[in-house]
Amino acid sequence: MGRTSDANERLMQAALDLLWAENYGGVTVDDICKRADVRKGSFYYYFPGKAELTVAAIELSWTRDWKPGLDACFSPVVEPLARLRNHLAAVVALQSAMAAAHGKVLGCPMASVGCEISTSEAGVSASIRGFFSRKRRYFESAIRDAAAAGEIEPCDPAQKALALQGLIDGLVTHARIMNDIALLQALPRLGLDLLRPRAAVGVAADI
Amino acid sequence: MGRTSDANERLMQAALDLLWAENYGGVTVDDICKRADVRKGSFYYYFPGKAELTVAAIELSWTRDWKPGLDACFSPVVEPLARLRNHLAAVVALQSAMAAAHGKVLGCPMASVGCEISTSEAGVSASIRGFFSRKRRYFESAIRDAAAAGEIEPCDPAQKALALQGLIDGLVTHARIMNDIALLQALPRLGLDLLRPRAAVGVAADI
DNA sequence: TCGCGTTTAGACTAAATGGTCAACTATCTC
DNA sequence: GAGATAGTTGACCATTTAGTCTAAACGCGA
Repeated sequence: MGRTSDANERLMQAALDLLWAENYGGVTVDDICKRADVRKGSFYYYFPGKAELTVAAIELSWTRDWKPGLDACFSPVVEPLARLRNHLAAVVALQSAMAAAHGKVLGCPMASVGCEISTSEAGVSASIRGFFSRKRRYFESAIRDAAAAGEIEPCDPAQKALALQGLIDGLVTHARIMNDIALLQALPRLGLDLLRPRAAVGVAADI
Repeated sequence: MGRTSDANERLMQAALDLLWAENYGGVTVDDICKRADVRKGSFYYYFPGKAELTVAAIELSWTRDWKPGLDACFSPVVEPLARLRNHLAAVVALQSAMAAAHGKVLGCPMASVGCEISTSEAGVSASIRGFFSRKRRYFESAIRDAAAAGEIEPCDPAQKALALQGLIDGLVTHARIMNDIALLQALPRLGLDLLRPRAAVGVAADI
């Protein structure tokens, strides 16, 4: 039944790449087409418009890029605080690598784009909201486990997860704004510190 | 000599208003002109372009809106931790008021716009970087004073100020992304908690 | 190898947008 | 009141952009 193509995937990947480096409004359909080496007719064959492509690209990024890594990092096999420590280290490592590759700090495209279009593009916004809700569950679960194991002081896991997510995305966003990767240097310590680990379990050893 | 006008101020205010509610890329010169009730010719009489207007508007906002409030809030007359507590409360109050007025959480335009254009508009970016650098000094100073007064545990004030700014802007940005003002409810407590206040000085009383 | 559904090419349109310009107007100073 | 000066206007141009459409090309299954 007819010919096959991966043009739609190339388009999604191109959109993701450009959204990392630029911003939603600044990326045009032509830009995406050019990067994906796809002509405009094909673009509109696959997607009704930029917003729908973006939603599809976000979902792809979640299932292909984010979820597997998070599942591995937050495996219940790992000690609760170590899960968070590993994740924080991974965030810093990824940002450092992207900064090295692009010559500037890129931050998190979900946060950047989400912040940019939250008051306009409803569809994209909903998709990004889903992304953050899902991601926060990993934090919440690990924090609950850590509290149960006595690794941190008792707390409201949902609130702590929110605070941790705010701290992480906040610092990452600031690093992008200030274009200074050094701002992330202290992220692992600050993140764990926020959880008030007991004794010398987590933090002191890092210094 | 010649006629007088406040069109340039109207333009700056219009830009600020629109940047709160929308985003940099989504606001056109025509939008700004329409809101300011100024014709395009006048726009280009005062400013070379949108970027320069934005820089001017940011500086205006700093000196007119932000600095006086911060100076008052962070007056050395006030106890160190109380300065921060008051500021956190003010942030939540402002966001709540704006959300009530606009029907959606708007977040911080400096953070939103800064994040959006950090990789493209160099001039605007530099202005926003200056904004955040100046604002962070208030935090740093208050934290240093708090540590000296024994109100919080000893720490590196610069690092703590960075973490606090990340937490605040991170949560505010998340509230915008999720369009949920309730996310800010816990901000004052989380912010103070981050500073590890001694005894029941600051936090416990708030619960 | 042939037919048919799938995919692609790229020219085209309409609208939006940034930016220019010369003529015009108001107001201040003398 | 007469310039001179500061500010305003709206038409106009060039470019970019989203989106459409038709004909052609491709490649899978039979």
